[in-house]
Amino acid sequence: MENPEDEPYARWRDLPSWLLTQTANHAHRLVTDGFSAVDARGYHFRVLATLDESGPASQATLGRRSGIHVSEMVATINELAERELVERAPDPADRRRNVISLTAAGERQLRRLEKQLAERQDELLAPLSAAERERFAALLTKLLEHHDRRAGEAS
Amino acid sequence: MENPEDEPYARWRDLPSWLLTQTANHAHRLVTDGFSAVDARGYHFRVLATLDESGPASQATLGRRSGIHVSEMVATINELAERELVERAPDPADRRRNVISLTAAGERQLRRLEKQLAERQDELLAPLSAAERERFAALLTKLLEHHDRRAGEAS
DNA sequence: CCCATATCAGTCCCACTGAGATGC
DNA sequence: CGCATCTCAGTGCGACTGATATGG
Repeated sequence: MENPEDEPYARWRDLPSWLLTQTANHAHRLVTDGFSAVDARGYHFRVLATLDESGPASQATLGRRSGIHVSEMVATINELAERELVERAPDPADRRRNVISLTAAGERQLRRLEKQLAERQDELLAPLSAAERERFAALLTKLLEHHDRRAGEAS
Repeated sequence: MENPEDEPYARWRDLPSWLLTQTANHAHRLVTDGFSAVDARGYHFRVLATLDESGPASQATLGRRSGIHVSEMVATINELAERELVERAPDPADRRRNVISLTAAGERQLRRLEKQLAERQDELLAPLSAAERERFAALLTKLLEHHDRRAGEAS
C-alpha cells in the first residue's frame, strides 16, 4: 500500500449533488432488492399500479401515465405477460393498439410489491424522526416540482 | 387517446424513495451535463480530484480513494490519458503497478470541472433558502452515514 | 399526407462480477 | 504458495434515440 490512509475525506463528499445521488443509490438498492425478492423490477410495479389505478389501456397510454418510455413498455409488458400478470389483447376498435389489462395474479403481485415498498421506505428513513421525515419529504417535493416543471417546459 | 387525462397522480409519487431517486436523477443530469460541456464524466472528476488531493498513486489505490471499482479504473485512466490529463507510468519499485499522475492540463481541466460543479449545485438548490439548504444537507448526511455504515459492515 | 402505435436495435452512465495474466 | 495488480468481457437497471412497419 502506498499510503496507509486510503479512502480519506474526498472533497466532493459534501456536495449536495453527491449526498443526494449517493443516498438515492442506497434507496434504489433497497427498493430494487425488495422487488427482486418477488421476481420483479421497478417498471413492473409502475405498470401494475397504473393499471390498477386507471384500468386497461394501450401500451402508449400506459407509458404516458406511468412515465415509462414507449420503447421500454414493450419489454416490460413482455415480462409481465410471460408471468401472466397482465393480458395483452388486440384492440378491435384500433388495430394498431394492444389493450393491456391486469389479471387476478397481477393484482396479487401488486399487493406483494406494495408491501415490499412500504417496508423499504421504513428501512430507508430509519435514522430520521417523524418530524424529520416530513421535513425531508417536503424539501424533496419542493426540489422535484421545480425541476420537473423546468424539464416540462423545455419539451 | 383513450383517456383525456393521461399522467394523473400516480400513487407512488409521494413515496420518499421516489422523491429521492427522481430528484437525484435531476441532480445527476445537471452535473453530467456540466461535465460533458467540458468533455468529461463523473469518474474523470473523481480521479482528477483524488490525484490533486493525495498525489500520484497506482490504479488500485486510486480506486480505493475515489470509490471507483478497479475494473472501471482501466477505462477511466485510458480516457484521461488519451486526453493527456494524466500520465500512466510503470512503477519501477513494483512492476505490477502503474503510477498515475496529474499533468498540467489535468489540473486545468480539474479547475473547469470544479467550476461546473459549483454552478450546478446552485442550479440544483435554486428553490431552497440558505436555511433550507443546510437542513437538506444535514438530513441527507444523516441518512447517507447510516446506510454507508450498514453497507460497510455487511462487507 | 401526417400522425400514432408497436417493435427492435442500439447508446449512455454507474455499479458490479468473474476470469485471466503477471508479479510480489 | 497466497495475494495484489491490471486488464477484458459481460451483466443489470433506468433512461433514452433512431429506424421501421403498420394502421388511423
